[in-house]
Parts: sequence; structure tokens; C-alpha cells
Amino acid sequence: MREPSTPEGSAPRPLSEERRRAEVTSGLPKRYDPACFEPKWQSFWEEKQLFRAPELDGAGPHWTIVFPPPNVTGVLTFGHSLQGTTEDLLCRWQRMKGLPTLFLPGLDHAGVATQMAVRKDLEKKGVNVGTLSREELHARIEEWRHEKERYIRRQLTAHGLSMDWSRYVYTMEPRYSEAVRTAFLTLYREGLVYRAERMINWDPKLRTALSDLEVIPTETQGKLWYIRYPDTDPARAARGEGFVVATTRPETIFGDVAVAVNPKDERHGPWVGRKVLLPLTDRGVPIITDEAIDPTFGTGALKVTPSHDRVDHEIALRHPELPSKRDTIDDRGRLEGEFVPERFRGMERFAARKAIVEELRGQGLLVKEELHVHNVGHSERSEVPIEPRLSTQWFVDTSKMGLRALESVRKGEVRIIPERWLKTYYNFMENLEPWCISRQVVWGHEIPVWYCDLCKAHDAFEVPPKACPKCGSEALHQDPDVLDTWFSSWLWPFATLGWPKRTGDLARYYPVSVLGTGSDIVFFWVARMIMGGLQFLDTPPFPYVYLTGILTDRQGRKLSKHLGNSPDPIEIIQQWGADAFRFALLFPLPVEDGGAWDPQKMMEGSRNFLTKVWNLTRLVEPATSSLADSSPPHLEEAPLMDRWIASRWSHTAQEVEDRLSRFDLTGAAGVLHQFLWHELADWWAEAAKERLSGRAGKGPQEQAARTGAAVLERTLRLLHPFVPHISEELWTHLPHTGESLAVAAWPSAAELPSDVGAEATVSAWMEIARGLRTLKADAHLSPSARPVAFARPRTAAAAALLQVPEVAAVTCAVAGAASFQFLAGDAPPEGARALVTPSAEVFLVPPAGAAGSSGESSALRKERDLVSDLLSKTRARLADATFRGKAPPKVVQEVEAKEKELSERLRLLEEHLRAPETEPSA
RNA sequence: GGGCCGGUGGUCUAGGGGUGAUGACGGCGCGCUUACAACGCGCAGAUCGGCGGUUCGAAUCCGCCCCGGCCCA
Repeated sequence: MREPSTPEGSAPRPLSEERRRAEVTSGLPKRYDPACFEPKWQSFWEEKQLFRAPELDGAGPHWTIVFPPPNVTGVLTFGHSLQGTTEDLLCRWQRMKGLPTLFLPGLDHAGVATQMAVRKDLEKKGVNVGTLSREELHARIEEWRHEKERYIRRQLTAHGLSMDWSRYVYTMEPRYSEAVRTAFLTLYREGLVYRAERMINWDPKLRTALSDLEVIPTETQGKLWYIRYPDTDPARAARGEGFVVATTRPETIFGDVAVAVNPKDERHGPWVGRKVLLPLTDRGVPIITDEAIDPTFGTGALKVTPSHDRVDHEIALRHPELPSKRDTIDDRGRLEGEFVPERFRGMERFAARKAIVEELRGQGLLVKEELHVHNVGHSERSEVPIEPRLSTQWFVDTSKMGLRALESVRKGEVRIIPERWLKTYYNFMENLEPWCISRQVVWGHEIPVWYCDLCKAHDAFEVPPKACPKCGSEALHQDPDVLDTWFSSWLWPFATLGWPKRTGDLARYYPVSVLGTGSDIVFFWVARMIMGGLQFLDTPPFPYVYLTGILTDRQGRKLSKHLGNSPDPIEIIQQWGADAFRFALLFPLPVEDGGAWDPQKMMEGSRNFLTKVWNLTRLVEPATSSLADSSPPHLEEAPLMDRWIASRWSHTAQEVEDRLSRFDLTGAAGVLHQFLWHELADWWAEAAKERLSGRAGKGPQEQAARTGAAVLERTLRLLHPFVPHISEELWTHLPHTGESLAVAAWPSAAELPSDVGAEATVSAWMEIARGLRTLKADAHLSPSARPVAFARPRTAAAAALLQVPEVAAVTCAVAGAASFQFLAGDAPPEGARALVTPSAEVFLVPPAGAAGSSGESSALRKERDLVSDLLSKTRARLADATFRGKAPPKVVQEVEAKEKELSERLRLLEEHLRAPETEPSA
């Protein structure tokens, strides 16, 4: 295991000269230690520029993935690791298949979030942020950016991601800003970007507008206050008459313009049309009706506050007689304005809430107060409760673009994987709201709009105008706001390739081949990119969206920097190696709680697998040193096991290819894991060991070496996209051609022959070998005991084994027996324990006097009970006339064959149970 | 309020009409057998959330219910 080294995360450590020499002379080190070669290969790939996408002109075959740009706010999390790994896998796979491949890295300036982070950082350092000018703040953010950028790049490299750093893009660099400006201007000229006063989400702490997506509904324990709005008639009011309204936000009361009830609500019928007094004021408000009112909530009456609630605003718009605006809360969240009584002005909203409730209580207007849990929108950035507010902002009209993006997915031009996200996508796109894109912060792309101070006209410009085109005045000022970060992100698939310029890269590498990202940003990013690609290039930006899961911690919370529950990937990589980390991400291993990430458990599993790969290579490698390449031997004449493993490899290669094509990355990893460990290592290697060692002679050794090299070298090629470093390292120790596995050819299943006969024969043999192992354990023999073994074939495949010369030796090796022989019709030897498998009867004679070798064969008895049970079930089925009548003939035949096999097997089992060999032998 | 997803051995998971339910981890037993104890071999452990239906046949399809989780209001 690697020592966790420098806390900051070490840069790739060069291999010591001593170690390098040692490796060359003595083959592979005994221990799998990723620290010894991962950094070496990362530098090698970088030096040779193997991941630099070729510069090609014109459209043509290509494979492009743009990495979802991490935010410059901090360092990468496991979520980025997962994305990077899946995308790198796809890129390495396609690169090996020979496509011009571009894996493009980048960085997002992340507007509001970054400004927040830098502010916090500066405050911690004692800088008075308030005194900094816009330019000074920009400079500070740039410093921050450079620092984070360097670390993020190191993190990505440490994963072994095959990115083309020569094409790195940062969203605030000039050419990207130009793309943002162009997008804004284009939409502005088409009237798709407009300025309007709307109800928006206001963050009173950051004092900026936010889009709907940046508002996080949070379940909050609040209260519901029942407030009596007194009758306008003072006499009645004095008697306590009035109309009771329930509200969660009493502090907005001064902004009320009406009280609304549902028109169908009979309880309130008599009140409709009358006026009540607004508490704590001398103003009256009418009681109106509106369909939107839920009669079951509170008293069934809602106070209408058009400036501070979305629903209320809409109600007010439906009732033209009411004012649709009455601001009583300012941009800092304080009560202000002519409608607020003097004594409350300047109060912060929650303090005001308290004060108002107290005063209502004092005046006897507070009828009751109950606890109430509800969802309150909180700012994703500052986490304070959002204040809905009427404000003039810039919006994107998404109605037409949204429809087009919806159609594109409906038509299958863009496929979403896994498909279940389709419905979520549809649901969202069918209910699109205008997208608020202006932010009242300083960090971000400036809005290219200028206002004339003289004639008040405004317009958008490509370059800053000298004078107002309308009145000629030179007194102009630019819009002080900046654009929502996502307004630059949605251009990512093409702005990174040079758009709006018509670059060679844009022609060649657009559209992106597959967009991989976490399912949490389907709406933020994916939906908008589809809109953007269609709007600006008339082409969907990608044919596939591959959504990865979201990693969670033990409490089921999303891993994030923010919660501090996401370890730095570099720490994991230092401890376990990049390959083990990558494999763990792709091959979900058991964990404690639901979907939770337990590093120890997951990493151990994948590290153990890689150790297996390592040691298997150590077994095969020595015998292969004289081979010039990994071309397969003449397999037609090869030993059974060699033909079998070649055939299994071929199926594995096909399966991996199929699964990768379907984006079943986990499945592909599983298939490789299964093949390498449980076929190649457990069976082939165990059987071929003797030959590989040379003890069986030169010819057999070379044969085994050729097969081993051919299969293992090709398996490493299949493995490379998953675990690039170890595969590259081991590959160089085996016969191979080419300088790097990263650019070696992806193998096709046809490279090794499939052999149905060999597979059937080996399956039968495996049953025999397993049966002998079971018998050996059943007889309480120690693994080092060497009993004598026999088998009597029951099937053609098992009988074919009689013809295989090496089968006896191989069976002995695998089952740990002294000798192995087939019995034709002969009686089983005296004192033998027996078991009946579907393919053969197997017998084991314990060595004389072996400890614990006596005793009943519980295995035989258990097998008998099981088979007898199955047989009666099978017979019951066959006895059922409806089954025979209605089931397809093929199924009936299968069941009949099964009945035959089971009854024969049962007969044999019982025969052996009666036989004397199960008696304690002397 | 609307929408989506899931519930399979102790844990995590595969399988999405054909009857011995996959695998891994953990557990138990035996072993350091010259690739690998970061390992090998064997064993135990699940009426596939509940109820009802369709079918010759249901973990798999349909309906209702219960329990988790996610998203949008």
C-alpha cells in the first residue's frame, strides 16, 4: 500500500533510476504498487502528446467529449472523478478504435459562486472587500483562479485522464467571452432576449436576482399565524368582528392590496365585496375571489401581497382594479416604503415579523398561532431565504427554443441514457419559464448593452459605442449587471471549439459525441445546451446524453465540497492508485448503506482485482520472454484449455464491445472482471501452470506461453480504457507491438477463434473438477492431501474428455488429486466416495489413513435430497395436462429431458448411497 | 399539489414471463499448494416489500397498498 505522502497532493513523482533498472532486469516487481508507475505513464503520455487531437479540416469521423467544466470555486470532488473516468473510458476506447479523438478540458468562472468564495477568502485574510473597486476585485479573483486552475489540472492528470490540454478553455478568456457576447447579441436582435419587470427570486444577502434553478426549496419549520383583519365599521371592529386570514409571512402585511377567497367557498360568501381593515394601519382592503385559493389551507383566505409573492402577483394581475405593485421590502430585505408605518421602517424582515406579531397580539388581532412545516426557497449561493420581488431584469424567451429542444429529443436526435430521464426532461421542458439571466454581481460576462443618459434609449452593441445612435449624446453607460454563469455554459459544446468563428475544430469535432454529466444538472445545463446548439448551429450539440448517478455519503447526502463530505480525490489516488479508484467508480462494489460511498470497502475490492491482474501477468510473463509478438498459436491443434480460453476471450471481447456501445460501462467492467479472474486466472492459469513452468517440456511451455501471451495481451487492451496505467505497465512486459497501449488497436472478438465444442467439453470437465473438490472437502481432507480420483462420464461432452490427453494431469492440478482416471463401465473402486453431477459420476478415494477421511458423505445425501425434490416438482409439471396442452412444445421437451436426466441422476445417487463405500473404512 | 425512480440472502447487487435466482462483501470450515493470504478451496444464508389479478407458468406483466429516495411547483 502506498504511504499517503505530501498533504497537498504530490505531483507525479518520477521513477528513480535504480528502480527503473531493477524493473528491466528482474521483470515485474513482486508487489503491485501503483506509485511506481502511474506517474511515469502520465508523464510519458504527456511528453508524447498522445492525446492531442489531430488538426483536421472539414466534417468527418470524430469522437469528441467536452468535460463538464468544473467550477473555479474550489477543487474537484468525487463527482468529477466519476464523470472524468466514464468520459475518459469512452475516449480511450474510441481512440484505440482509431477515431480522431478529442477530450477537451475546461474551467468555469462560476460567477456568483466564485465571487462568494473569493469574498470569504479575502475576509478571512482581513481584506475589507467593501473598499475594493470592481477592477481590484477582478484582479483578486484572477489570482484565485490561477491557483485553483493549477490544482484542478493536477487533479485531473492524476486520474490519468486522456485530455488534450492544448485545447483547454476557460469561460472568462477573451475568445469565450466573445462567444457569450455573440450569443447575447443574436438573441437580442431576434427579440429573444428582453428586459422586463417581473417577479424574480431575490437574494437579499448577495443582493442579486437568481434563476429559478438556483433556488433550493428547503423544508422549514415555520408558523402559521391567524390574523383578524378588523371590520371597517369601528363599532363592529370593537366587538371583535372581522375576517381571519392565515399567513406564514406577517411581515409582508403592509404590502397587502386585498384578501382573496375561493369563489366556491360558501363560508366566505357574505364577505365577498366588502372591505376589511389592514391591521396596524388605517387602510382598507377589499375581499375578492380567485380560483387559485385553496379553501382547505388556513381559513381559506389569502392575503394578497403582489410585490412579494409569485402567486399573489398573478392574482393581482388577474384583478385589474388592484395595484399589481406595492413594495414594502427593499433589496436588503428590510421593511421600507411609504406603506410601511414609521415605526417598522428599516427593520430587517425577520425582526419585523417578530415585532408585527407582537403588536398584533397586543391589539388582540392575533387569533391563533400554529406550527407549520413548509418549503421555503433558499438561495443556493448564500443560503438565505429567497425574497420574491418585482424587479427589472434581462430574460431569455425560452418558449420557442424550448419547444425545439423538446422536439429534438422526441424525434430521437438526442437520446438520453438511461432512458428514464426522458420523462423528467419532457416534464421540465413542457413547463419552461422565462430564464432570468442578469445578476447584480461583478464577476461574470458583462451585458453588452449601453444606456443613453440623455434620451434614455438603450441598445446592444458588439463593441462599446462612442455615442448614442439616437440622440448622439456621448453620455452613455453600460449595463452594470453581469450574465448568469449558465448563459456561458450553455454554449460549451461549440464555444470551446471556436464558435462563433468557423474554425477547423468546429467543423471537425462538432457535434460532441456524447455528453456525460451528473443527473443533477439535466435542467441547468443539458436542456439549455440542446437549446443553444439548435439555436446557434441548427444542430443538436450531441446525439447522446449519458447521465451518471450521484454519489452520496452514508447519510444519503450528495457528496459535495460544500458539505465537506467529499474527500479530495487526490488523497484516494495517493493511497490506492488512480486505476483502483477508476475501477471502483465503474464497478460498484458492496457498501454499507444505500448507495453510500465507503472508500475503504470499495477501494479494497478494486485494488484486489488489480493485484490479481498483476500477479497473473507475473505468472505468464517469464515464459513469454522469447516470443516476438502476441500472435496466437495454431489453436486448432492446441490443448483443450487453450482452445477454451481463446474462445472465452472472444466472447468476452464481444460482450465488452456490446456493452460499451450501449453505455453499459459497469456491465463491461463486470464482464472483464469475471473473465480475467474467474476464467483466465482461476481455470486456465491453474491448468496451464505446469506447462508454463517448463516442467512439462519445451514444446508445451511454448504453447502455453503463446496462448497466455495472446489472451493476456488482448485482455490488457480491453482493460486499458478502464485502468490505463497498470494495463500500460504490464503490456510492456508482454510481447507487444507499438510504443503505447494508449494508441494500440482495440481488439476485435474475431482475433481469437470461438470454439463451441471446447466450451462444452470444458464445462463438463469443470463440473467434474468441482465435484472432486466438493468431495475432498466433504471428506475433511486437508488441501494438501492427495486422494485418487475417478470419473464416469454421463454425457457426450464428458465422454469427449476421454480423448483429451492432458485432462488427467490438469484435473489433478486443479482438484488436488494424486491421480485421475476415467472409468468406462467398470465398477467404482473400493472405499470411494461418490457424487453425481449432471455431466459425470465422480469418485474420490482418500489416501489410506488420512485424518478425518471417514464419515458419512453429507454431500451425497444433500445432493440426493435436492435432486429428489426437483424431480418431484418436474414430474408434477409434466403430469399437468394444461401445461402439456398450452406450453410451447420446446418448453415441454426441455422439461421432459430434464425429468430424464434427474431421474437417472437420482437413481445413481441412491445407488451410491446404498453402496458400502460410504461406510467407515478401516 | 404534479412527476419520476426504487424496494431481491446480514450488506450491496445482477436478472425484466420458462421453474436448482447472479455475483461481490461479510460469516463459517480447511489451507501460506514456488503468480497472488491484497490469496485458494469448500459450506451456510433469499417463500425476490405486502395483497390481489393475468398466465399452463410471475422476482419478471397489470392493479391496489405500504416503505424509501429524487425532481418540479
